[in-house]
Order: sequence, then C-alpha cells, then structure tokens
Amino acid sequence: MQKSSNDKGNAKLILKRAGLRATVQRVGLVSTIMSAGTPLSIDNILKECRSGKNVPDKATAYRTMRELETAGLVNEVDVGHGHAHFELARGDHHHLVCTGCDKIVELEDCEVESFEKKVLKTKKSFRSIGGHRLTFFGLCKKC
Amino acid sequence: MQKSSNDKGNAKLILKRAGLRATVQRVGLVSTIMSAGTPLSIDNILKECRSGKNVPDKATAYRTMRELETAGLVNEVDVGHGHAHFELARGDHHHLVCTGCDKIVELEDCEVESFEKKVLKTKKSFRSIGGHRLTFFGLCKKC
DNA sequence: TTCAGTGCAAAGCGTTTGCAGGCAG
DNA sequence: CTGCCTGCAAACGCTTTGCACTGAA
Repeated sequence: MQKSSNDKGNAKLILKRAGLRATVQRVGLVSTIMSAGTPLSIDNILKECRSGKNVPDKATAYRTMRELETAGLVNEVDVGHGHAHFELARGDHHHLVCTGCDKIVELEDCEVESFEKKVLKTKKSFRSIGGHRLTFFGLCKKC
Repeated sequence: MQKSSNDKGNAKLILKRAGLRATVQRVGLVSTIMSAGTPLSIDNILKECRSGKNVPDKATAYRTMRELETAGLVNEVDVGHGHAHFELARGDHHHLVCTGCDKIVELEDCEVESFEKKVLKTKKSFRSIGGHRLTFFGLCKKC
C-alpha cells in the first residue's frame, strides 16, 4: 500500500497519456489507486493521500475519478455499500465482499461467458450483451 | 400489469401473514409489486398506485418496502441506475438490463453455483459465501 | 501569461427520520 | 379506544455543480 516514487512517475505518465495535467493532487489520487490492490472509496483514497502534500478536496477527487473513468483508466465499482469504490481499469473480473467488515477481494478468471451466451440466445428481445457485473457476498475468517 | 381484485386479496393475506396491518396504501403497494413482472422503482410503484385511491406518500412507500424486505417478502434490486428497485422475493435469479431504455428482464436458472464453489475453495481468507448478485447489461431490440 | 484545475460552499438527489394527526383492529 | 400507520417536512449522506482564485505549461 506504500506509494513509491516509481508509482508517482507512472501516475504522471498515465495522466499525460490521458491528456490531463499532472497536478500534485491528481498524481496523488492516481498513484493511490495504482498501489491499492482493492477498490477504494473516495474517503479511503483521500485518507491515503493525506500522507502526502496538497491533499485534494473531495470535489476534486470525484471530478478526477469521473475524468479517469471517461478516459478508461479507472472503473467505478458498486458493492452495495451506499457509496462508490474505484479501481484501476483491468480485464473482466469480479469481487468478493465480506458482509462483516466490508473487505473487498478481487476475483480473476471470469466464468460467466458461457452463461452470457446462453442468456443472449434465450432473450429474443435483446440485440446484444455488452457486459456484466458479478459480486459474491460472504464472511471472511476474521468476521 | 393490471391489478385484479384477486391481487388485492393476495396482498392482504401477504401483509397479514407478515404481521403488518393491511391498510389501503400497503395493499396498493404490495399488489403493484405482485402484478409487475420486473423490478420497479419507487416512482414507478407510486405511478401505478395512482390508478387507485389513497396513493401512499413516498416516505410510506420506502418504509413499507423496508418492512417487506425485513419480512423476506420483497428484495431490493440495484442495477446501477442510482436508485433502488423492488421485486417480489423469489429464488436465486438475475437481471438483464438495457443500457438504452433501462428495461429490466428477469433471468431464471442461475448458473453461478459452480463458480461460487470454486471461489470459496480458492479464497482461503473467506469462511463462507452467502450469496451473489449478477447483472447483465446490453441493448434491447428497440434501442 | 493563460486557462485547465482547484477549493469552497451550495445545491441535487434518493432515502430516512421525527412528529402530530388519522384510521384499522 | 388504542397505538400502528400515515403524510408532511426536515434531515441525511453521497455526489455534483457554480464560481472565483491558483498554479502548471
């Protein structure tokens, strides 16, 4: 979870590539998301940023997330906590959420494709299926 | 989508069984949900109720949904529209949502169980998995 | 120097809650 | 008649927006 100067360099590159100015606030936000292995809430992101300088305002954090999302660099994740989480965009994957402590674990290797094909074949009123969202809820061993 | 007097009778029974008073407002809310084949937003539910008498207040609608949810009669559904939908509780099933017109279609025959077992076997930090939520997004033929 | 980006404060939206009055049992 | 239920309005939490100032290029 510790941010290296390498993360900050990468963050700058990522921002530049997206056509966004690499301000101190944005570099902090992006490197935080990059070094997290799990989707973070806005409050968590800001808490992480407080270890650095020029902590962004909450409005700035939201604005930046939307911009990164539009640029395809970040995905919003909703696990039913009443607020959004954000993670670095990556391939099709899902989440496992502890209903006790709200911990979120990433799941690789999506296994929904065959189901998706069957759904499209069955539901004649639909032209196409562009994506899906799958979340598992359970209890982690600490809860 | 038309509510029969039969629906209203069933609604009264359902409410009584849940230990709730069968007021005009609640009967309207429950029979609306019963006759819908798809999850409805609070606004849609109230719109449907307006064809009858004693249209419930929005606060009443929310309160009643929470009570029915606690009683296990209704499920909240979140398809990422920024507001809740409610449907009659039934077995494990999923939803297909049109990103054009927001239509929601029900999917029977859940095919996630084997994936779920594999996840539990892989993620050693979790004790149990109690449920999952799967939503497909696509375009219907009208969009 | 210039204007994209920022912080602050206010507004927006869905949802919840407090309270006094009303109706089902 | 009793107290559960209701409508109204205010509060709430997350998110967005308007605006004047600021700092990156």
